[in-house]
Amino acid sequence: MNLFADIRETVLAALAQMEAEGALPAGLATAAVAVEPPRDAAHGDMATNAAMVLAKPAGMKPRDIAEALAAALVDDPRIQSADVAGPGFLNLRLDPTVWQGVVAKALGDPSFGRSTLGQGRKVMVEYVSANPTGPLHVGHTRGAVFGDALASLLDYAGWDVTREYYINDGGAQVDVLARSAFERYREACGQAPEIVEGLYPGDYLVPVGEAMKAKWGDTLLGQDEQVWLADVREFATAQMMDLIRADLDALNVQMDSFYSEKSLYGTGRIESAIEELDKRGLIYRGTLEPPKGKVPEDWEPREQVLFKSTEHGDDVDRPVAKSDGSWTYFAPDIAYHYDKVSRGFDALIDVFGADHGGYVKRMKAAVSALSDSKVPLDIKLTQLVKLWKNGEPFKMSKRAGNFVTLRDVVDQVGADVTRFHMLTRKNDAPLDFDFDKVTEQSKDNPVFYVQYANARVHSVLRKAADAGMDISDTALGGADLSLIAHEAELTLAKNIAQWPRLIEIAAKGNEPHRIAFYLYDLASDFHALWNRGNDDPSLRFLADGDAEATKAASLAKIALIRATSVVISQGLSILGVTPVEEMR
RNA sequence: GGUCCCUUAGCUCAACUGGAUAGAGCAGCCGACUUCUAAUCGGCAGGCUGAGGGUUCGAGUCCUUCAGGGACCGCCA
Repeated sequence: MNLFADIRETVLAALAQMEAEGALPAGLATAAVAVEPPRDAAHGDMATNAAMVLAKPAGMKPRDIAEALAAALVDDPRIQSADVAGPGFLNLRLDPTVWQGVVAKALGDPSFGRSTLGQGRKVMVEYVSANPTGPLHVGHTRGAVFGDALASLLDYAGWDVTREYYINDGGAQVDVLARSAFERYREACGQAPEIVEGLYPGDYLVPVGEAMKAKWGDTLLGQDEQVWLADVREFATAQMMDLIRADLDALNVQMDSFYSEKSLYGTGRIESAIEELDKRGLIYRGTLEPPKGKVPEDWEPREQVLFKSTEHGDDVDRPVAKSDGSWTYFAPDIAYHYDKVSRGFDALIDVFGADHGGYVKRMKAAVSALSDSKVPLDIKLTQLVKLWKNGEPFKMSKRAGNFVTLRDVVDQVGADVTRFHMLTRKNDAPLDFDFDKVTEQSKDNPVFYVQYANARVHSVLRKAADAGMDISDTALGGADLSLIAHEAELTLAKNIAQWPRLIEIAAKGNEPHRIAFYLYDLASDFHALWNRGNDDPSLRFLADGDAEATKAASLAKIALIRATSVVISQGLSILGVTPVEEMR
């Protein structure tokens, strides 16, 4: 369905024909032959590097190959011209009927843009996975938006996607949560809370304390920690997960499943994952060297159980058990990823915050070892979000318990704006989030700019309907698209033709931000065409007059902009943004 | 000290994974509203892609050295 892939097939067929005729040596490797849009549109619609790639192995001059290939390609009715240029590029210009056909396809084929790239293979995207110790903050928000859009993108590209949240409910931090909640419980019971250094001070635990009082009355007061810790931990963790689920809901993020770290303990699953590594000779007892340069003051050599991650690309071996014999956080992570592999996923993706960059190599090493290098793990890091308000940086202090939450952001600017804006930077670049600018209704704001393009299309559709035109899908499907012939109109159609290709590029690189950039570009082409109608009445989408020819022209133009709207809607939906039909 | 990420126009960022003369948007200057929403558009100007070396037909992109910024670096997750 990707037009560029289609033409590439045509190029390869022509090359095969040339080989058969002896114009080229047989058996050339064609993997590097590409058909791409040229950087400069003046060069044509598509360009192929075939001649340059093949020149050396064929022992021929690139221009000679290119000219022979050009002669073969112009026989194809879709190819209007093929010109050799530069060092041996072959520039192709396609017949307008090709672009008109794209418009028809975008209107009539519900799977336009969808790709079969994934071939139904199973991929898991693990994202957010924030500790269940408090509400989600802006950093989590970026990971949530990125992971969610990536999952939708992969789904659109033909993967069988599972979205999962890993709940870190097994470590020491949930004990801290329990103790913090207990102080709020004492507070609810009329005692003065003692929120000492190291406990979570946030107000969000106040309702948890009250709920505890409702559940237990004052029976826990004065009791030893051993008595209540496990129960309170479970209760508070569940409360926090309710909070987090509600936060995700507010952002329109829907997980397929939540996976509990705690569920791995006491079941032998951590042990068996480590056992798997041991079977491969990757577990040993040893002592690590101290980190160089930086000398921790309390450092002393201790023997630990280590994973020989260096065998799978890591820089140093990593401990899976502490010197006292208990597991490190890494051990359940290994077990969890072993579980992912066991569940039959063909590919894994983890979305982490940039502060977890240090775990990338060891996690990849673990998955590589446990899947015998069969299951690729891609780890995407999302960089920091810098908040701005009134032109000044908005400071966050997690320590003091006042940090900007996901809820703060969504309540102020809305889920759609938040999501789109979070995707206007690639994941590994820092992102500025300015509360004033993201809600601005002007072309300076990409969210608005794209939404406005879609709204303008629907404005025309409403006007056309008011004028008595039939603009149903069937009517538009019957439009005479050969009337879309002006260069400015074809530019828009050509950009629509990029959509299926863009999906594949974005999906291959796990880069949903490309969709946001593309939509901005498509909206720009649309706005440009709209304004051309001011100077040139023949380019107005909805022309005055009752003549049959006038009506037919309008119908064709409306088909074009309707197709634009279809692509914008699909793109926004992948990003998780609602396409609006009116700006009011 | 080590590992990873980053450095592109005055500013914020792209560049389709190695392609042709490196592109947008802000900011600056000039221009377009009896209109399907000017909430928009057109034009001008702006560059030694942090610095050096290498790989090849061809490098912002790959390898290497260096400089600057950020994240992380056993017994927290």
